[in-house]
Amino acid sequence: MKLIVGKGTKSKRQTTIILQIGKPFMNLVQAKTVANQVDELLLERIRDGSYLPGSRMPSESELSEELGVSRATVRTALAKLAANGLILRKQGDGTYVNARAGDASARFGNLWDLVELIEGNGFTPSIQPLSIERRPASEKEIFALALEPGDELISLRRLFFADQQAVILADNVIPFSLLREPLESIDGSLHIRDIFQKYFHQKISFAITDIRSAVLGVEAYKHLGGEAGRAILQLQVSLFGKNNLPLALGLNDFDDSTLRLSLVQAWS
Amino acid sequence: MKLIVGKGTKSKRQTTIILQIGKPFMNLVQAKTVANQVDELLLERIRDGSYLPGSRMPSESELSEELGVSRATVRTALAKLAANGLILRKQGDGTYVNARAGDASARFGNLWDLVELIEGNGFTPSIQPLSIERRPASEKEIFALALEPGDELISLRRLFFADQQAVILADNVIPFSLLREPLESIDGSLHIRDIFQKYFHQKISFAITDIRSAVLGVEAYKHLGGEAGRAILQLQVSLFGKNNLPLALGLNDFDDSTLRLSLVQAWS
DNA sequence: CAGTGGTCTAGACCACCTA
DNA sequence: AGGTGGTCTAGACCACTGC
Repeated sequence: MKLIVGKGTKSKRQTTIILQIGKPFMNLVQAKTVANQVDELLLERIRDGSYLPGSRMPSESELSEELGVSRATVRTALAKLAANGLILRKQGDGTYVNARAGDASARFGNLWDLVELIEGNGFTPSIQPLSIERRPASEKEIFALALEPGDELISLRRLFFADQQAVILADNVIPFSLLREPLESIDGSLHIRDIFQKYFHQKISFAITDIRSAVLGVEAYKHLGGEAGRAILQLQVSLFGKNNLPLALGLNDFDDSTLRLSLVQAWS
Repeated sequence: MKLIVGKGTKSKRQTTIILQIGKPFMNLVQAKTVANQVDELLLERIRDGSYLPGSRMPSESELSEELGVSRATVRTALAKLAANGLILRKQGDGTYVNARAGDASARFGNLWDLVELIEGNGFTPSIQPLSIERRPASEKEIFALALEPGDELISLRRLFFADQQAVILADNVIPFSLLREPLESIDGSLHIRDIFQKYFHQKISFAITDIRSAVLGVEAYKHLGGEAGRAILQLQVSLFGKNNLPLALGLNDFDDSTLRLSLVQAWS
């Protein structure tokens, strides 16, 4: 791909960007905003070495002119990169490529996304459904999900693999009353987001994740193997829909001897 | 404080906000941007119940008009609140107060800030310095801090309290060569950010935090007490300065039986 | 269909850093 | 002193939601 980065010529808009900002048909393809396109372009330039690690990137004004978008749009894209720790911005100085960008495995705002977590560690993720069962809710679950005594749950147990290694044992419980499709039709290998969309007709609005330490239990040991009785991480997730309605609980036993949970954070 | 929220009258700018946006003397006080002032005002209204949990907040245009700032500025403030999970925004609908806001103990981008973590759990934090010593770097530390064999470190050990309960045992190691003030003058009860500023003349640029599980060791048990041999969280922090220079390592033994590490995350 | 949040623009002034 | 990122404005059009 040829990019015109020089400053002299007036020939802008030569990059692959800005080709589909036309307002119609935006929802056909993956609805890319201009800022997102800029973000992806810059990400690609960082990854392929056009912008070297530790080096200073072009200024906001330069990028704005080169790409033919407003500076505000450039800033939106840069803000996203900075939030993920990929670049460092210094007022009065410039924007630098963070040489440690690859050291983190997780991005903020994606702690619940186990697939991305595994990818961030450099493995190929896959999901193996273990069981889907219907059972009464425990007292704790009744409280956490705002249910009535006697209400039932769907318990979806799954095993996440990093390459061929089992790394996360996940148990999601969802009120049975929310189910909108036959229980048997559920495809347990889907992303939890898609499961909620397809079978529950619900959109997840936000999540609260508790990170705890625990000792590997008997059940988890069967699937995760390794040294018995060792310490593991437990990600306790609560998923909520609109109006703060509790949708589901997730209990994820996380083998942190294989998988790292690490985050880059810009200093405020 | 009297706030004019009504829509009929043209009397805006009645709130305490927008009183110090005058451009000079901004650096004397805590340099508050207009967006930050809006952010704080909205936060206060959420906290004091002016905006009830779960209810819909005024629209961006209404806030913009009421406060006499541009919609973009309002959006900046709202974005910050949304990032911290305090509000939920729905296109075509409105902005809602997240009733679960208080459920999280940590804010994104502040995982390294142990003081804030303790505050987020509803305790009063305090720091007790244990020891400051100078010693040779281990092989691992030489690698992680980009040192030469034989280089020395400063090891700063501290104990963090939540009210009267010891909850975090922290060990920070910093290359001795970075020290710019007498070793004896270091005040170990300061925030790590201030320690770097005062005694090392360095500004921390970003941090990478690894979250791991571990078994409570003998040394940590002495300080944290509780059940021996139980699982704890370990926050392994690497601090970096400008130019990706490694500044320090932190090893924080985190008693998650007292302190919760929980995060709110908006669904993307 | 009216109103909401989401996106984008063009221009301005500022604080800050480095030379 | 010149350039950088940080902030703010006023206006515009869009996609989406709920009535």
